[in-house]
Amino acid sequence: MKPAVRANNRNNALLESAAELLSSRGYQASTIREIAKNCGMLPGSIYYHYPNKDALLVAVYEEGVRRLADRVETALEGLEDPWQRLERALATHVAMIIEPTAYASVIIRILPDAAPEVTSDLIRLRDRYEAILRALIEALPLPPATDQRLLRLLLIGAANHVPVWHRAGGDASPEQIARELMRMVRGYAQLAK
Amino acid sequence: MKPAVRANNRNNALLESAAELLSSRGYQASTIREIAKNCGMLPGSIYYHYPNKDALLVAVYEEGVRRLADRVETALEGLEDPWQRLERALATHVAMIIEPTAYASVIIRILPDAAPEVTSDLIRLRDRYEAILRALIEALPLPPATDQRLLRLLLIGAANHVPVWHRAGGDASPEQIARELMRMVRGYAQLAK
DNA sequence: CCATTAAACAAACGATTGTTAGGTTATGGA
DNA sequence: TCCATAACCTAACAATCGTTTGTTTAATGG
Repeated sequence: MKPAVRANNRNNALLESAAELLSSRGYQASTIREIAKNCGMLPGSIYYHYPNKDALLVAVYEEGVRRLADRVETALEGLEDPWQRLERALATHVAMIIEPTAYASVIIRILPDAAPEVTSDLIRLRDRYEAILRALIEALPLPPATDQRLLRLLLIGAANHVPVWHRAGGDASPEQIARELMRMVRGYAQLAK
Repeated sequence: MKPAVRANNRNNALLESAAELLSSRGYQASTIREIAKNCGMLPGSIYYHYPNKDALLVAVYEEGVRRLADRVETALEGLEDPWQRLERALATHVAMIIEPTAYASVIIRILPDAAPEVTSDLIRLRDRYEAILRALIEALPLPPATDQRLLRLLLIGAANHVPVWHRAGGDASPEQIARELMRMVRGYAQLAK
């Protein structure tokens, strides 16, 4: 047997470093050199782990979706009421994307068209996560006439915009924000009757 | 008297070219060379009109805010009902930011921290426009307990996210989107009592 | 019609970009 | 203990970036 992965492999530190810079500066502004320096590597070393910068972005995206989905689904365990489930999911979602160094922020901040070569991969990953939110909304007892797609997209837009205005410290908590979002949804449901 | 501005001045074409590229590709991905080529100039010529790339971005931002504010205020003329006024404003806002080559898209797409040297200028310009929306929300007969700031920010988030998912053609119209947004606001108001 | 100069062109500058090729180290199975 | 190789370093490459400098064109007030 040959050693597949060694103990001192720093691929994880590399991913973390990339996520940190990508989430705070975007794709183009995050240089390979800075990502390397940020985790104590040299620029060339990155290319042992990933064939190019695009692939590194995809890897971060992938890990981000995995963590987002994991934490949301864990947070939903034991909850039955569809309203409570959506609220809890939104609170978890918001909590993750306002952490400055989070993988999740990368998915929110970096649009798929930032790296044209892998746009379709990024869209696919994004959709995989949004499917969770779609299922949560579908589970709500909404009037049949409701445009669920529009509701979902507006909700995601409102939630994903939080990192732009949210100030760490005295600002509204993820739970508060989720509650206000749910007020909108409930009100929406009432009026759509 | 000396000639201040000549008839064949192409500063306007330059701004238009910059707005087009900035709105569709972002700040870093829009190069001086492409902006120049897009309006039939040479790269160096841009520096006669603006001292650097940052200043060009600020100029586009400025023009974008001016056009957004103008069209929204024109659309509101004659409308008295605060609910109708907000809905009309949102419809106009959405209509402008889904035009692919619009100045308005630049303000939505390019975050102020994209150009660190002029971040405060961009924030100032953005705030100048958002003050209009704030006034429209303040004019609503909402329950006193309403967190107007949060409502405004969630609303802006939902609206500004539209260009990300909106497909030209068969998708929802700006008027439809504005109506759905207003449903949320009205529902929100009811439940906040 | 002339002199001024706004507005552009032409051509390069140094810096930075993503990337690569070849050499070095040290880990872990045998 | 040994050695294949995972994991990284070193040093450079060509391409592209924003920007500058000097020159040319043509519009305009007098």
